[in-house]
Amino acid sequence: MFWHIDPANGVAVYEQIARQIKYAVAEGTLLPSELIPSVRELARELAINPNTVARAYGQLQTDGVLVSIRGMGLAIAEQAVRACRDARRELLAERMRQVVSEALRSGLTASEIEKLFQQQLRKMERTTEKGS
Amino acid sequence: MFWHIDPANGVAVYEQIARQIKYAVAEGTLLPSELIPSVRELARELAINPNTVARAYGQLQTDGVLVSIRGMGLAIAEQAVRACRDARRELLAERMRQVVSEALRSGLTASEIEKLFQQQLRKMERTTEKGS
Amino acid sequence: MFWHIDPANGVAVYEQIARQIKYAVAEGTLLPSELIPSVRELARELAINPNTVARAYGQLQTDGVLVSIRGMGLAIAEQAVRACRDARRELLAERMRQVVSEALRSGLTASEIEKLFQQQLRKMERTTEKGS
Amino acid sequence: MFWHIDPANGVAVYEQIARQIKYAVAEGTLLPSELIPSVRELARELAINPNTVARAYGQLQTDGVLVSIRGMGLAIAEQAVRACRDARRELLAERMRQVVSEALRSGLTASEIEKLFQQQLRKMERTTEKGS
DNA sequence: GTGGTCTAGACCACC
DNA sequence: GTGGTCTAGACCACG
Repeated sequence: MFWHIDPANGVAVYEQIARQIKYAVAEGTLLPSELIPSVRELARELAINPNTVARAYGQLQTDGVLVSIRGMGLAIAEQAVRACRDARRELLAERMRQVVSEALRSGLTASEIEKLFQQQLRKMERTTEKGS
Repeated sequence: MFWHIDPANGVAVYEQIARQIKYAVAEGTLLPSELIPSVRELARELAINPNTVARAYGQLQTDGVLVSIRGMGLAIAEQAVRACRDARRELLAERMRQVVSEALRSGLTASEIEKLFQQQLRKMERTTEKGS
Repeated sequence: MFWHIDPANGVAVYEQIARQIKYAVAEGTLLPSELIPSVRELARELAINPNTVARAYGQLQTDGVLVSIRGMGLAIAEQAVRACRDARRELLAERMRQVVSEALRSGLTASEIEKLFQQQLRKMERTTEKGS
Repeated sequence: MFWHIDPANGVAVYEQIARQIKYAVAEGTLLPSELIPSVRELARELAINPNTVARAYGQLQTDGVLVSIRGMGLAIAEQAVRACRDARRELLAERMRQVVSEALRSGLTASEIEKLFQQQLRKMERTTEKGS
């Protein structure tokens, strides 16, 4: 596992874990019926409390992404890929709509908004290229 | 005042107040040197705790949007329009960067992101045209 | 609040709390937009850990039964009644189907199952009459 | 052996094994003094841990369903049929009481509960007729 | 070894 | 005062 957690990110740690697993499932990095790292193992690796990992895993179970196999661990659910892919796209669209809504309410025109967005996109592209 | 506060919105109430005042200044709905409602008056009108209004006004003072006029109350600062316009733009840019960051981390390409954003922009444009 | 929690019940304490609140909403004992007891208050009253109450409340939030109002507490969601009523009925039906399935697989006939169920129903009716 | 084990079922694997053997005895599929598969054999066949099978067999011995025959293995006890039939009935009755208890606590009347149960019974009857 | 639950106590932002 | 999050450590059933 190669994940990066930022505890001072604003987003809750357990939420960061859950999101990254969902993304990994959507991308195919994690495959259905595959066992994920145990609560204790991932907690050790990320140097955080096992309870926090357990909370992330718990949320993923209620979301239907993980299934518990008694005494064995947690595995990616069979129907998780579809759900994660749809959820990812819908989640992003929703957040974009929020931003657009706020921009429109603040008096910007559509073309101004689009231009501003493209600027940020170019900027982020460059930084992540360097970063990775 | 014709604002709408949603206490179950996730965004802090005092933050909602501050933003709406900033937007109003940026748009010209509120003009420089104009007096805004007193803490007690606005609190009564919005049916919220006066502390919360005071906190919003306090933040706006440190942001240079409001100035205190002794014995009169709080007024829009002279240089507030410029500041609000810039702040608005920077705030939106920041939120766009967050969305872009999340989209990139989830494995979408820049062109996919741009396309998705434009879809949402078109959608919002239509709904607000109808709405207004 | 007049609830009864049995820590040695097999069912998790947080689950017992969540269920009882759902039932109370379904019955109309708790009404929409009404504030429920705070985490700390209910924990004190039931003599359990606040975290356990918080967990129950958290689950109810993801189920859409409760909404958080910042700094004020948690309130029954507007659309909770409908959801709880449907959920209650569906949950019971599901558990009945499980029992019926097990009974059929074990070789009993439909009429034997029905007779057995009615016996238990009569028995429980009497004990709860005494109990209450 | 033609059993089906679901490790992600909620019910413990050893419990699933024990129940299925009890049902088989109650139905007459397994006859008294008949030898059952060895721990290792059944574990291999079901692709599960031998410890789990051993645990199921151990429980069945304390329940008096199985008896150990030195050098031969485990066999169905002579008096097992009677016991299994009673146990099956009592187990079902217990689960029915749980469902009834929950239904009563949720505010339904006895006649509503009975009606709901009969609906589910009819439904399950039809599906199992088709299924088998 | 695995996850699931509970307790205890801490810090934070918000009202 | 409120909920939300995190840490630390315990016990349980299960494989």
